[in-house]
Parts: sequence; C-alpha cells; structure tokens
Amino acid sequence: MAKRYWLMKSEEEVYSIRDMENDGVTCWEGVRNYEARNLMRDEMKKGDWVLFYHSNATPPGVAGVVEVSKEAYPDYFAFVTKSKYFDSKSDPDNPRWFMVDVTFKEAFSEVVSLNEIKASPKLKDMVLVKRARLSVQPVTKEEFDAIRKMGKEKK
DNA sequence: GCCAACGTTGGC
DNA sequence: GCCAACGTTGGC
Repeated sequence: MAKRYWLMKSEEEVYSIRDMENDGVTCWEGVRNYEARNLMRDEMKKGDWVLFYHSNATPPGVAGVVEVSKEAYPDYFAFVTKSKYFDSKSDPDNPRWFMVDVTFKEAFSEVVSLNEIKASPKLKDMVLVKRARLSVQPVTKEEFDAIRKMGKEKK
C-alpha cells in the first residue's frame, strides 16, 4: 500500500512544532469531529506523512512534517473526567474517539503560510483552502511535495 | 476580540 | 426527520 499524505492542525499555543520536536513522538488526542475521526481511524496508516499545521497562529501555516508511527487506538482522554477532552458519551467498551501517534520528522525554518498556499495555483484546491474547520484532512502527494519544497527553500 | 462557517444537539 | 439554537473552529 502506497504511503498517503495528510494535514493535521494544532493550535500553535497549545502544541507547536517545537513541542513536537522536543517530544519526538506524541499521541494526537482531542479530535472530536466525526469526519476527522473516520480518517484517522480508518485511513491513516503507519508510515504515512503528515503536514503539521499551526492554526490560530501568526501567520497560520504548515510548520513541518511528522510521520504516523502508531495507527488508531481509543482516545482515552475521553474517559478522563478531568480532561478537557472528556466525553461522557464515549464508552471504554465502545470508544467513540480515536487517536494516532505521530513522530517528528522535520521543522521548517519558517512556516509555509496559508497566504502562500492560497496564492499558489497548484495548492489553491487543497481541502485546507476549500473547507473550514476540518482538523484532519487528506493531502495529495503533489500538494505534500510542493509544500515540503517550499518549506525547505526557506532559509 | 470579532464573527462567519458549519457541525452538533435537542425539542417537536 | 426537520430545523432553530447552540457551541466551536480558526482566520482576520
């Protein structure tokens, strides 16, 4: 099965590419949207590459690359009453929410901003540009390669 | 901080 | 099953 490509959003203040680099590996907890969950649970495979996107940032944009290192398993934060991700409707015997683990690959020296992405003819059809509020989304190989190249070319 | 987009909830 | 109210995302 060929590698697939994704984009995942994280609020920069909450968890940035620097945090990701420091941690090396992290679990991607807190996805509470069914479409995003389905992608993580059913489609994401170990070895897939992911664009790490800073939302609520100045500027918002892709900050680096991570790799899926563990496929979907129950998001146990949903069972922790005190967690901000607690969801009483997620039953440990029949979990509603899932997460994956991702491993740090690279940080761009500067983010590839949403403005640059919107301005690029080959990137203007990205899910990121077309749709609001989807924190886990598919990216084509062409889109992934183009953004990674833009990231590497920053000095 | 504002607010548009839009997913979810719950009354009926 | 409809849809208004509500809550959240996320750019600006």
